[in-house]
Amino acid sequence: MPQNKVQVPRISDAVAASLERRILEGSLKPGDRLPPERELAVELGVSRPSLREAIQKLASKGMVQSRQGGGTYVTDRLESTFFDPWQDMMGAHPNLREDLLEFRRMLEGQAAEWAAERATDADLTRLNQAFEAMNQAFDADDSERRASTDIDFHQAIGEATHNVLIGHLSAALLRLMQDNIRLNLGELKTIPAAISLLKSQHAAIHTAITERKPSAARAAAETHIDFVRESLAQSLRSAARRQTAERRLSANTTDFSASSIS
Amino acid sequence: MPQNKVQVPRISDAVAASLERRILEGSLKPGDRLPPERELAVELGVSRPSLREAIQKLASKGMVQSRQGGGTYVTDRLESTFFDPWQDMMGAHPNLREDLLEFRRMLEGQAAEWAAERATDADLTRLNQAFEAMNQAFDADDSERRASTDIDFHQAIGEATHNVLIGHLSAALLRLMQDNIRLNLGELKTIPAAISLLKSQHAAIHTAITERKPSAARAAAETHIDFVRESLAQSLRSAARRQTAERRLSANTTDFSASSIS
DNA sequence: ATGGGTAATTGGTCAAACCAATATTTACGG
DNA sequence: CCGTAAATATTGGTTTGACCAATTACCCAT
Repeated sequence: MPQNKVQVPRISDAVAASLERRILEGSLKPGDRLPPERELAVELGVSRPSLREAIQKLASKGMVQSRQGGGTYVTDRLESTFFDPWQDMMGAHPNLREDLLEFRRMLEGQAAEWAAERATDADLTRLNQAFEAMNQAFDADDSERRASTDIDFHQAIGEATHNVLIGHLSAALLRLMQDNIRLNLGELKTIPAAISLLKSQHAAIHTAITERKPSAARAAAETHIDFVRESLAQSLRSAARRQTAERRLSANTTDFSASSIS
Repeated sequence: MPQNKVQVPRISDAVAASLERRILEGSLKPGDRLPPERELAVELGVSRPSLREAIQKLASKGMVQSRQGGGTYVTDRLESTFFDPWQDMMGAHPNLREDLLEFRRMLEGQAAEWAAERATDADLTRLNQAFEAMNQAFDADDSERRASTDIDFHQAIGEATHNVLIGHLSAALLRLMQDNIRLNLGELKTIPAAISLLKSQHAAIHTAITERKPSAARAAAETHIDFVRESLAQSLRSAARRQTAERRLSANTTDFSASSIS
């Protein structure tokens, strides 16, 4: 009964691996919608049933989600498996934010350094696009777009390191931090001075990577995080003062600690 | 773009759940052969593609195995079905292992450096305990204890950094790597020379942290990871050679037919 | 009996079509 | 002019039927 023979390669496995690789490498980001099955089948040169079997495999792994009539989307389970518990924890223990920023300082610095060393021309093109989009979003007064393009920019850097852990972690941590900020501060104060400073910092990172100067890139990234850390601490202090004042006005204990997302 | 609506039940999910239940309940024991797809399809009242999608789901979970012309069998090692998406991803994409090691080199280096700077006396006490326990486990020939005490030691370092992200992440990544090694290589070659080298490397990290020499601690940690990376690559190469030799004996014409993917 | 060759079995893949839920566009009415 | 509802297009879900390829089972000649 035992079957020692070579396993015949299944086409659905090859397709699943191909899609999985695209997701891991970041060309299919979490939240992205896959092309329609009929198109994707043609593009990959396989029949629709085979494509569907591959998609079902990925769906059973929780990497994609399909809705009839809607489309098939890449889930963010990859990041959430690592950091879903963290979101709750961040709400309960705000001092975690400092740990996160310290960690990000190391991560983003290393990412910028490696990106400057290893980025291919394609990587630089993507980085340029993300950089331009982010600058436009920063000029406009759309905090939603600002946040998402910021993530895209840092993720583009992460992908240029050619290390999937860096790419996913840096994007996940940035997203985690942004969500946490939105949760706890509502809207971060966007004073024009900070905006322009952020823009110049991003530009410094961008040029250092483009000109392939690893140590300069690392320094620029670390400076950027240091600034974020400092200005965030400042905002928190003022927010705390405001809350204290409000508390003094009305003996009203508004305490919300359990904030479970996803 | 958000999908708040109720998910439509997919028939392939229902079929997969049905088969999974039969397997877990024991009416389909490990090693059993499923009925032919055509029969099973009519028995379950679904079409063959739907049945196949369900089977692919189970196959991707490692619960069944199919051979063209042979049949579909319930896999006999149910206990090895891990639910960690990163785990089977590492199996599918071995180059992830290199990414992981590169990432760990940065992480462990930074952890050792910060630990040397910040460890309190209590931290050092815990670190000493973990260090002693690990040494005992390495002297004994208990690979199980060796792995767990190794995790404990690195986690003690992580905790001494007073950054929860570092602590949890370094332990999680080490565990992930150990599981992956166990899964792919069975038992890692434990040549005595490697054992004593590992012991001395651990001792170097331990002393550097105890004596509060941050840069020495970082260097020792990085040396340690470099050694692990090199010896792991060596083991993988020899394993690959062994597999090649086996393949050569059975003179199988390896056939690559899936070409138009990606 | 045994060996080899043939036929039946069975998973793998593809094609075309239709259904159902969703998304998008259009048209209508306020 | 805007908002809402109907109509249309898009897209995943499912079925049928067919053919291919690997495996297994069978049968016959030696």
